[in-house]
Order: sequence, then structure tokens, then C-alpha cells
Amino acid sequence: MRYSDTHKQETRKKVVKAAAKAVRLRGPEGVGVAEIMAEAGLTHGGFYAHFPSKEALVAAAIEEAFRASAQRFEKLTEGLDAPAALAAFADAYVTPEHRAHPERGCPIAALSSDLPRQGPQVRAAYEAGVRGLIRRIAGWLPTQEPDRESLAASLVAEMAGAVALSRAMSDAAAAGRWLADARARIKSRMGFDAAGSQS
Amino acid sequence: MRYSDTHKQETRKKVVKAAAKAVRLRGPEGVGVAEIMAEAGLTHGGFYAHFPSKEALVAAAIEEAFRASAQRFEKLTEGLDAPAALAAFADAYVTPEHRAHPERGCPIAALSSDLPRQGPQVRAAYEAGVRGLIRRIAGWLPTQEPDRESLAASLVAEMAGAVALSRAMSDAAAAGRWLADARARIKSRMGFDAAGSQS
DNA sequence: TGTACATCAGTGAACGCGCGTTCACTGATGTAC
DNA sequence: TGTACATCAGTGAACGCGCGTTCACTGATGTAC
Repeated sequence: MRYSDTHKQETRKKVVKAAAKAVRLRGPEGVGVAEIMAEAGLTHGGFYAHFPSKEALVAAAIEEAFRASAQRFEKLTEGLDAPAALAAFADAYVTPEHRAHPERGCPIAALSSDLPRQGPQVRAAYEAGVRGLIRRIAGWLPTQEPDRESLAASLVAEMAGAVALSRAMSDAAAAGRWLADARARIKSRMGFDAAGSQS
Repeated sequence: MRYSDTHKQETRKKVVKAAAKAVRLRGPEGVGVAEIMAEAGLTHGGFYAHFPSKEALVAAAIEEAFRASAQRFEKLTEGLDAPAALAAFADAYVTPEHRAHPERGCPIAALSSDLPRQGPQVRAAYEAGVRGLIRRIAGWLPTQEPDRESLAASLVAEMAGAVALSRAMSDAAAAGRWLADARARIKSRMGFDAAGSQS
């Protein structure tokens, strides 16, 4: 069969999307080339027509995961002013839903400890994604804050740490209660009082 | 050769210690049975005289890692009153040294994202370790704090998250500066002012 | 208009390798008689 | 006191399996003449 001009690119996109899910769910070492190709409806032999190596796929998958995750949050905060966007972000991030679905969640929470063990391409993709998220959050912080970038990084560390820790708790109900607590603490650090308005 | 009464236990201990280091450094899937046995000066064939499976070794390794890490911090805070112990803990945890040496550091920072993918034995060992650390920190928090356990968990999430994030940064100097920032923010959440005394 | 050839995404068998696990064996020493 | 046997931590070869990677091939269609 002969394919349309965009066919190969579409196939690649399908493969990368499947990999982005699988990598977050099972980790870079937990996914196989054959498995990803099968999820995209193909056989493993065609893989190297799209990617030079598995590492290149994982790097592309991480880029895609950050892109999709950013898009999700962008939609969520569309049209909101900075304080409202910040609150909406925390309310969506530090939740049982995020805990339960690493495959469509933030790559930081899903892959933080895997990362130092990855190759340079993967690390570069991850680092870029982390910086992007920090920058977005910094932009929402009050302008009177002396170091918005540093506070944003610290908030990302806490939010991702909270979700990752909650995933280690086997009792889902207890994890949910703890996430609600953690969310309240994070929002208070963002400058919101208990009622939800920023001081 | 015939061995002393304690010989087998000593061998097991050696294997577990080697595994505790290797697991934190390369992750549960990154270590091999043969490699660990070789580090303990043995051949892989003898492994199953000590452990029923690789998972059992990883679980034992995680227990050992939490135990050793706890002991380290116990020595560090020995004889200090609660506020001083809290400060000493943060000062030791959120550092470039900890960033650079996952193999002798906190298992939470080293393994958080690997954990949800592990089997029940490993998860149980990890969860017990997490609870132990949270309890220790909660005990150092001011008694007027309304929910010490919850604040302690939140602090653990932030500290582990900060170290894990710093490991993703390729520039060691920038990571060091960021860790110093993060450390200051964490200590301020613990109730210390910039001069280091608790209000 | 018809025929031969080029193109190229995808197929599926095969490769080498490392891993977790199994198992028959070793060899030094304690013990039973 | 001497001999045969039991014990048991550790050895090393072998197993089956899954993985990343390679490669000759397929088959549908566009193109050159």
C-alpha cells in the first residue's frame, strides 16, 4: 500500500503518545519497544524507521508528556487571572485523581527518581519540561514576591513530592485525606487563606 | 570449608547492604542478582539460599536503606533539643551532598517514582520507612502545632521532592544554589526565621 | 496506453545479550559408632 | 582412635525468557519511457 504524505508523521505521533502514557505508568525501563508499537497498531520491526534508538523514543515520550500535561493545565486555567490560575492549578494537581492516573499526569511526579538514571537525551527533555512548568507557575505568583522563580520551584517540588508520596500509600482513602491536607498547605504557601482568597 | 554459626547471617547482611546501595543508585530494575552477589564477594548461585526471590532482596534492601538513613540522622541529632534537631535534619537533608550521593541517602528521594511499580513486599517496606520518618519529624515539631503528623508529611514531601528535583538539574552549581534556597524555605516553614532561631 | 521499475512504510524472523532462577555438585568439618 | 557419613554455604553451568536491534522482504502505488 502507498501512504498519504502525512501518514508517517501521524504514525510517529501515535507511537509517541502511546509511549508517553506507558513511560509514566511503568517507567522508562518498564516499557518495551514491541509493546509500544503494538499499542500503536504496528509491529516492532518498523520502529527504527521512526527512531534511532529506544532512548530517542523515551526522550520524545517525555517531551510529549510535558506538552500534553501543560496543555491540560492551560485549558484548566484559561481566562483566569493569576491568583485564580494558581489556585486552579494546585486544586487539579494535588488530588486523588492525579494520584490514581500517572499515565496522564505530570511527568515530574511520575518519573522523578527514574530520571537521574537516564541517558542525556532523556534528561535534557525532562529538564526542559521542569523549567517550563516552573516558569509557568512563577508567572502566576504575586509580583511583590522577591524571588518568584525560586518559590515556584519550591512549590513544584512540594506538589510533585506530595503526589509521589501519596502514590506510595497503599490506603487510597488515607492518601486522599492526606492529599487534601497537603493541598491546603500548598495553597497557603501560595498566599491563599483557608477561605481561598489571596491576601 | 565449615563456617561459624553466624557466618550465614553475616553474609546475608553483606548482601543486603550492597543491595541497599545499588538499589538507591540504579533503581530496583537496574540492579541484578549476580551483580549484588559479586559485590558481596560471592557468586550468584548462592543467592537463593538467602532469599526466596529478587523481590525479597529488594524489600530487605529498602528496609536496610531506611534503617541506615535513620541511624545517620539519629547520630546527627543526638542530644539536641527538638528545634535544633529539626534544623539539623533539614540542613543535612536538603544539600548538594545528599543530591550527589543517592546510594547513601534517603530512599524516598531516591526511589519515589519507582515505588508504585514494585510488588507488595517492596511497597510495604517502603511505606513503613516513610511512616517512620514522618513520625520522627512530627516528634520534633512544636507541640502547639495543630496537626504535627500532617505538617511532617508535608515537609517530607517537600524535602524529598526538592532533592529529587535537584538531581534532575544537570548544572551542579545551579542545583546547589537552588537547594540552599529550598532549604531556607523549608526551615521557614518549620518555624525558623532567617537567623535560624525558632519563633 | 501499457509496461518496467523505483519508492517506502511496514512485516516478521532472527541475532546476541543479560537476567532471574534452578540444580547437581564441591569441600571442609562435625558427628555417630 | 579411626572410619563412614551427614551437613550445608557456596559454586558454576545451564534453563528459558524478554529485550533492543538488524535485516531481507512485501506489496501497493507513483513514475519514466
